[in-house]
Amino acid sequence: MRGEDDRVSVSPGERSVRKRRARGSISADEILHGAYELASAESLDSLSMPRLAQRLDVGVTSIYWYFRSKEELLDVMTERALAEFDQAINVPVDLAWDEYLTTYFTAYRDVLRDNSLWCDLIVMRGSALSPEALRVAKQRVDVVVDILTKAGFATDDALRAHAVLSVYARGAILHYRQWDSPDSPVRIDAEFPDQIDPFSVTADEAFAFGLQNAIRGLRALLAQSAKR
Amino acid sequence: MRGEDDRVSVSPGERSVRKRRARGSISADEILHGAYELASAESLDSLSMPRLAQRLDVGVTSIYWYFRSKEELLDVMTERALAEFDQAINVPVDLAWDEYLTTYFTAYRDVLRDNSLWCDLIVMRGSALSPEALRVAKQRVDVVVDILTKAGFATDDALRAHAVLSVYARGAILHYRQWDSPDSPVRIDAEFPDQIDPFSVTADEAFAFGLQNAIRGLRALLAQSAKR
DNA sequence: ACCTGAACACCGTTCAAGT
DNA sequence: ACCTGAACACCGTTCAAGT
Repeated sequence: MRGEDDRVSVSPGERSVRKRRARGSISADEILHGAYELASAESLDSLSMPRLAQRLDVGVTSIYWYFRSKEELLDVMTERALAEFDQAINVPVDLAWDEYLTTYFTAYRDVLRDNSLWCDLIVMRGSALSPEALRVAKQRVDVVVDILTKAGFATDDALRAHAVLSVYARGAILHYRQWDSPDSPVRIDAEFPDQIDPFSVTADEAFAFGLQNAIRGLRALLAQSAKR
Repeated sequence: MRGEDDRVSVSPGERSVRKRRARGSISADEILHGAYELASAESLDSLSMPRLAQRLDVGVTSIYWYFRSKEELLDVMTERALAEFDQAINVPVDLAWDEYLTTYFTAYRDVLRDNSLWCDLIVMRGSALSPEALRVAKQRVDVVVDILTKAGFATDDALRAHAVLSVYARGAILHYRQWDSPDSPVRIDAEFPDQIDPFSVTADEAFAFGLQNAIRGLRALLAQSAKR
């Protein structure tokens, strides 16, 4: 329990004696940066307006000059997370379509599984995206769709394939959070030897199986439509 | 904004004059029932210990005699939700394996999509399951696995197929919550006519496509292993 | 225009009582 | 054994000031 000392506590001698800050001494960027750092170092759950203000050495209410609400602050944090996430996944575009999908969505899952802040902001939270963030998201989709259509898929099928695989990847992340994460609250200890343990499938195995299965399905779809 | 009046407000004349309740007048069941009703009528978010106590006409702290924490209360609520959810899905077992999977997982998604309390408790929240709840869950899986193995799948593949489809369904629900729900916070208004709109795929279409695609993949897998 | 403390209406939880 | 109010340590947000 050491290290839990960063509460709001003020040592008895020096009573909260922060000087009033100058007029231009805070900025939206600075607040965003501080919030992101705090959530990064601890967790999104532990990001609160008072804790953030304390960290920035600012009055709590000052934050509200730059962000109408915590919600709005989180929205902007999500934009940053999305941009960083976007950069974290880079897949060579010269792969065959099935290899591309495998690489892309495996990275998609791994990255979000291993960065809990990105996961909290992007996967768990539905936030209002700015036109700019929307543009980036659409561009990503376009790359995948492009590769699939060039491989012979109809545009609609390519779009749906992307939607399906990203939904699947996010589902896998959600599942991981709840069952397979090292700090998951869920513990399974009961044993019923006469029944098959449906949780014996580890997350990695299961994810890879599902991804390959979906790609097998797409391959069959491609073969079907090629025949006609 | 009418109907927002069920705050903790007490009319000025009659100051909170609740009589002290008798010794055996509360029970864990009663609390669970009240909590479930409150969350059902409003939302899980709006379930708080003070609001629940008020509804049950009980001192807030009395709840803590029966439940160590709100977390524990939510765990028990989840058990109830799981049991009800289990009953809400009944699929005839005499279907062909692919029809069975389609029916089962479509129902799985529809039911959780349309009951936000079940969704909050079962999908969004990772909770510690009792041995009993675990038994029920495993039994469900067993039925699916049984049908698949009888159709010729290896036990491991059957297990993985189940895991994959339930992960996919939960991913679809998560996606629905964030993008397609009528009361979703996310609004897309920006238009880029030169790009394909990756969100034009409605949730229902996309889900059905993914489900059928996965089944197509499984069919191909079955054909492969039958050859050997 | 920007920064602030006090105040408000909430939380979940503990603790020392009451009966 | 069971029920309780007061109290604690937090939240997010508003408002009427200060500079």
